[in-house]
Amino acid sequence: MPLPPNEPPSDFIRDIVADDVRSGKHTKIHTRFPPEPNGYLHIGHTKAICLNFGIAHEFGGLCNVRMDDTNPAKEEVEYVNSIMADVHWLIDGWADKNLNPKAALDQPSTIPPLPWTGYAVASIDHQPFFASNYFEPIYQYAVQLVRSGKAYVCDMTPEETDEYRRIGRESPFREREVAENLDLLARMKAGEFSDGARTLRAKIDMQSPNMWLRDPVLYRIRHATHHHTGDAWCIYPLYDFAHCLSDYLEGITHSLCTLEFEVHRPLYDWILEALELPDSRPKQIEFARLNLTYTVMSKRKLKQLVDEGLVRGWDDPRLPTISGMRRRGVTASVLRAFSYHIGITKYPSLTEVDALEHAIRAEFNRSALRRLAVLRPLKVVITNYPEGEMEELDAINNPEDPSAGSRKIPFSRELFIESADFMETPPPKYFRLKPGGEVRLKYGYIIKCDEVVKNSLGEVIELRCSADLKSKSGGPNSQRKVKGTIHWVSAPHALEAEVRLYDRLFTVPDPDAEGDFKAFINPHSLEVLTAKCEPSLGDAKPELRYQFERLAYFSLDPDSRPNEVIFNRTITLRDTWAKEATKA
RNA sequence: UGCCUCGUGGUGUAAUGGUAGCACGAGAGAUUCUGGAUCUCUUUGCCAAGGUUCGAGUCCUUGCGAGGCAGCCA
Repeated sequence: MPLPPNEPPSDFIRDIVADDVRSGKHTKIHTRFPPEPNGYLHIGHTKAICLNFGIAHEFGGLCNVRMDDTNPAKEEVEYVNSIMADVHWLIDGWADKNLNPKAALDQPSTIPPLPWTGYAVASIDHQPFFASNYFEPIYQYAVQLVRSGKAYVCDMTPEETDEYRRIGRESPFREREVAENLDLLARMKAGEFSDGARTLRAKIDMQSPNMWLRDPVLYRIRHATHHHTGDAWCIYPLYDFAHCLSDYLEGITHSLCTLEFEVHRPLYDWILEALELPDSRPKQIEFARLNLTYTVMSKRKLKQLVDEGLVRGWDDPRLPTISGMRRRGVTASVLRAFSYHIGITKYPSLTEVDALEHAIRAEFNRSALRRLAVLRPLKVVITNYPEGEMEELDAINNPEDPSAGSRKIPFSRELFIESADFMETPPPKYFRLKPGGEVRLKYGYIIKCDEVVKNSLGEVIELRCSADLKSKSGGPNSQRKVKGTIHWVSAPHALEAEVRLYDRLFTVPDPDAEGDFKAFINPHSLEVLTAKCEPSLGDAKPELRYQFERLAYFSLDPDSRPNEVIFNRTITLRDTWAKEATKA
């Protein structure tokens, strides 16, 4: 895959931004990433993060992370912390210079380090902004709208409000006097009324073909404790009112959001216009959210999987959450490269997960250290190799990167090979080990299978082989060709490790399109094995990626302990033999 | 139903009125001490019909299809 781009990406949004710079409309570009802290970030958010921080980065501007926290019922501090950890992890070393440091003024950091990476995000420079920090100015703007006759307090029930908007009928409270509206709004704020008893509504146009212009609700009453403002407020602005004003207050120039907010844009513009704000106003631009095959992306569904125990938590490596993918071993640079390659459009597409998998393999092929490990061991005895003898063979750490050097791996009379690398009656074109057949042990000798040992059930439990002792890699006869080369581990030296093999969480490409997405959960999405590994894997580092040769890429799981190594399989190697075997 | 938006190979995208490219996937071959990687090559596309123009994927009209919105969620 194309390496991460030297040249910046190009898309319709960047075109607009570039035009605004060229025309002199803006001298400083300012974007924002505004998650609601009601769940963990997922790979769809990485698209938005890379877009917003990417633009700030390319145009020498800033990007604010802002918690869009106007609904106290759904939001929690845990989510604020996870979001910030994920954002930092994703942009660190790439666009972290564009993270707006002014947010430090908000309050001291309470964000804990990430246990699974040791990565701390406690710097005071790394505070998020909060929409809830603007509750006071937003309220003042509401008062201003009331004063100018552009908003009113409405006493209708939620059901009535819905019905009236649907049929385009005006509220009986629409023509309330300014003074009364002011009084009522103040009393709403003071807590005199119960939840839902009254709302503040914009006075726009009940006949508008755009529903969001039919006197939308600006404030609702909620006697609830807010994760950030506590009990300071009992009225909360809705998204439409809070978002455009938060953008304005932060000096955002380009407010990028997903397609479903398209119909809200006239309201976004109406509010800023109605307030006759003095400074330049932000522009909302919509783009299509990311959809990926074989997974689900909605926070609601992810939360359901977590809450119902169908996965092990928000950071389960099978989930498309940022924390899940990180735990699985996917790196931030892979996610950024992927975001770059999927592009930005207004077409609601469904991206094949192959594109993500390709991005992972492309990076890991370049960077991962090669190691030998056997997932499903079959014992092999080299009958002509002396008992008790051991030698160390040279093994290359990464053929794609000579600077990665080499290491020694022990060889002895008793080995393990992958059980799939032996077949008693193989199909055509199978060039691994078979009775009477030869194969090379990677970095070692060419061996020949002389005898197959079975148990009482007729299962193969051991192979007795003879080695061509002159055929050792680098030795006199090392040029001799055999069709197959397989990986192996010396039995007495093998390190046992738990390996967690992950597969797609769903069995269908578009679980969202089916009725009940949970009916399509892949029952084999997790398989746990005990692998036999070369000894050097005892020193595996959490920040490194490993290719178990001929198998897959792995990384250390945070559950690992000094003498208890656990590996997560991030992604298998491409396997064209599997395809071939399926054909037969 | 109303309103908004979007339709380029199987998938994701490029083109800014001037030769429809790229990537992923798929297929074939070469090479290989990883059936990986690498290198060749191949395949498949402008939703449809009109119009404007010397020239239309691009502009206009109509039709068709898809997605979004119609919470006191964001």
